[in-house]
Amino acid sequence: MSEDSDGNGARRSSPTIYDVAAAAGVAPSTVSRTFSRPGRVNSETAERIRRIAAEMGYRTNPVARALPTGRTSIIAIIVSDVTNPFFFEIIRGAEETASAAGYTLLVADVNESADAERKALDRTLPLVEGIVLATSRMSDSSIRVAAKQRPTVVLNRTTTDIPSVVTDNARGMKRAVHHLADLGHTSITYVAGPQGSWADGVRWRAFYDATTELDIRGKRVGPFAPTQAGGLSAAHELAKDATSAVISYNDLMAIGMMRGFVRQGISVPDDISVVGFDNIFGSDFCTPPLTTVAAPLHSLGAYAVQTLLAELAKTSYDRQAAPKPLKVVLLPSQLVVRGSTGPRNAVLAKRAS
Amino acid sequence: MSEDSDGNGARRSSPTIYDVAAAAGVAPSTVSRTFSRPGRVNSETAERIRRIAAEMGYRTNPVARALPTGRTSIIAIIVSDVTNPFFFEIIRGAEETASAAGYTLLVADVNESADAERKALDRTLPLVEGIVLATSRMSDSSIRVAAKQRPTVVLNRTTTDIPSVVTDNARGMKRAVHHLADLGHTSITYVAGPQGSWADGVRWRAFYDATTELDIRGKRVGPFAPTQAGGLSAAHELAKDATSAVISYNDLMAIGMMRGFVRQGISVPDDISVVGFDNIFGSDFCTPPLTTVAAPLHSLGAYAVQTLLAELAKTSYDRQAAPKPLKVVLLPSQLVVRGSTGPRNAVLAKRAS
DNA sequence: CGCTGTTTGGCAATCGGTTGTCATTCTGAG
DNA sequence: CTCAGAATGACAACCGATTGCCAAACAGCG
Repeated sequence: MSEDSDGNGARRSSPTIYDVAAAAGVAPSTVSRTFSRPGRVNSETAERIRRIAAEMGYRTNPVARALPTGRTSIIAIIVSDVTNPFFFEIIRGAEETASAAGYTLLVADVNESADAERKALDRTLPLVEGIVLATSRMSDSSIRVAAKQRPTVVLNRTTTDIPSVVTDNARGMKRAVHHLADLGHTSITYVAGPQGSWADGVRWRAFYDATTELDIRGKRVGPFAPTQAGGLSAAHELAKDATSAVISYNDLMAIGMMRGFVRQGISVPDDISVVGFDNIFGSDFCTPPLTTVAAPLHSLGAYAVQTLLAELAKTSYDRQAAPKPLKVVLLPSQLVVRGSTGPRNAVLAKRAS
Repeated sequence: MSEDSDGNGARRSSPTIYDVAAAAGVAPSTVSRTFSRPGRVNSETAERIRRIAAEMGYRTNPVARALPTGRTSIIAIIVSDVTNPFFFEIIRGAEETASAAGYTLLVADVNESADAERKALDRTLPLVEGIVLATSRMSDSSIRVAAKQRPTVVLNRTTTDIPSVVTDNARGMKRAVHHLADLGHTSITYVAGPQGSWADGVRWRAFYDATTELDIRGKRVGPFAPTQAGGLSAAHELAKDATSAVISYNDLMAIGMMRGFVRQGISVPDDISVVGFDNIFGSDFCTPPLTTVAAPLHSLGAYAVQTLLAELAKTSYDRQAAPKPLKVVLLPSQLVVRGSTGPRNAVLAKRAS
């Protein structure tokens, strides 16, 4: 008579507000308001309802809540390649921030394909409240189409009128060039990443500015795929080149490049210095350990979600009142010096001149 | 007059079956059936409805569908640590399989905490159709509680009455031991991973069996954390030890261990051979490249989802008719020989005896 | 021509919350 | 004692699809 001798029904599914309402002798709407609109219900009544609900193990059904309100409590992060270690900490940071705010994070992998990305958006957009596009491979216009449907934040990229979170690539690049200059290098090559990459553009420009400013010979090769394989190809191309230092688009390429150099009998850093970007997992235990411009990966993910949450809050309370301050969050990068960079080798220097 | 001069309403949200029904001059139910129950609607009518729906840009609202049916088309995979490269390919494999079946994959990271895992389950269970627990940190009973609510598949672990997908650790370990034996090693140490780990138990047992069978001295040290830091500690402990070969619980530890050895002036593989488990990202470019028992990571994820999908299909069509064949999918592992293993060093061998 | 059987489409209930509106009760001031 | 106004809870209409049931239409058969 007391607890679970309910007899017939209610075997499978969990209790609803109707069950709780019946048990508490109130209307379902009151139960609903107890949870969703605190203060609207008399505190004694609310207390009683909460107690009974807890006893029955009531949990509000997210799907049922989402239907009338649109609040699914899910946000999505779309990454171009989950197997790229670049994203690990980003995802972790995003997840933590989302969880803390009561949101569930949906990670979608699109395997470097703009087409898959569009499909993933199609599938996830209707069920999320907002999205983070991490290193999107889509065009600005495609992004804007998505942003029209749900609040959107882009990561590692800037797109007009869409909030974004990026690393301070320019300053990082500048530091890297200075570091190499301090080591005596007078000729540096930038190994470019994928053509469409926003980050590649920024990095190259910063590289150009820094080298001209310091009166260093700055060259560019590429583009190459942003993978170890791409780095390997770059190593071949660079072998015939007279440069004593390279800065590569990212760590993955740098690692591949160093492996390529080893095969060709070129020693890092004695014959050539290598600098990467991002400080991904593995850049500390490759050989030699990689000097790299560290991106604040964890923060990148965290800020992206935070920005999105702010956007969501704004949207819900007055749609187009705010004049869109076009937020671009710029996070600092940091040069991590390890074993892959060293003073300019005299022998090679002679060959270079 | 033709396309979007609709005048007043319908600014914000997308069209519903009601809109389509009105435009086509049929009942909403007919529109619904057109999509969800092909054949139930006259093919001409269906064709017309489909055309009109396409013109209007109608897309069925997944939330609305989920409410009455419970079919959210989402499955979750819960991983103990997204930053562990072990999971990259697993997630990719899972995602691909899920997508192909029209499901969206929800990746939840629980940061190695059983508590966070329970919270993540709490949050995700009500909105997914099924879950994959990849390397769960929870107790069997907690897992069973979850499995009672939604179809569940466990990865890298076996739990009574719950379908599971695991690697053939035993055979892999046997191969590793034989490999070392062939190189002349007569004493091998197993560096254990976390105590609660199912895989650790299986690997240790297989190690024990293989060494006794080959009449090799098999020892065990640990447990250690399954990270690079754990491996580093292990290296210290092993330095005083007279062993010419170690097999570590996983690659991450093996990499950490090798770094520890280097610091102590112990050369790999000249002084000591190292074998890891899993073949994660980075095991090919650490120094020396790691010999490891490769787990079929991609397949692991793919099969887990496939098993789950099979379970879902079963559930929907006759709940408890099938007598539960208790499926355990066992995937083969493979020994990848690289530079971290070599013939037994005579000097060290003398010291060992 | 009448009867049965099969398509096919419509009606309406339902999933489980949310929320606008209204009625009731209670409080306190005049 | 009366009445305005606030506090509180109930009613009912949604959100958008699914689906059991029924009725109309139509075909086929004797």
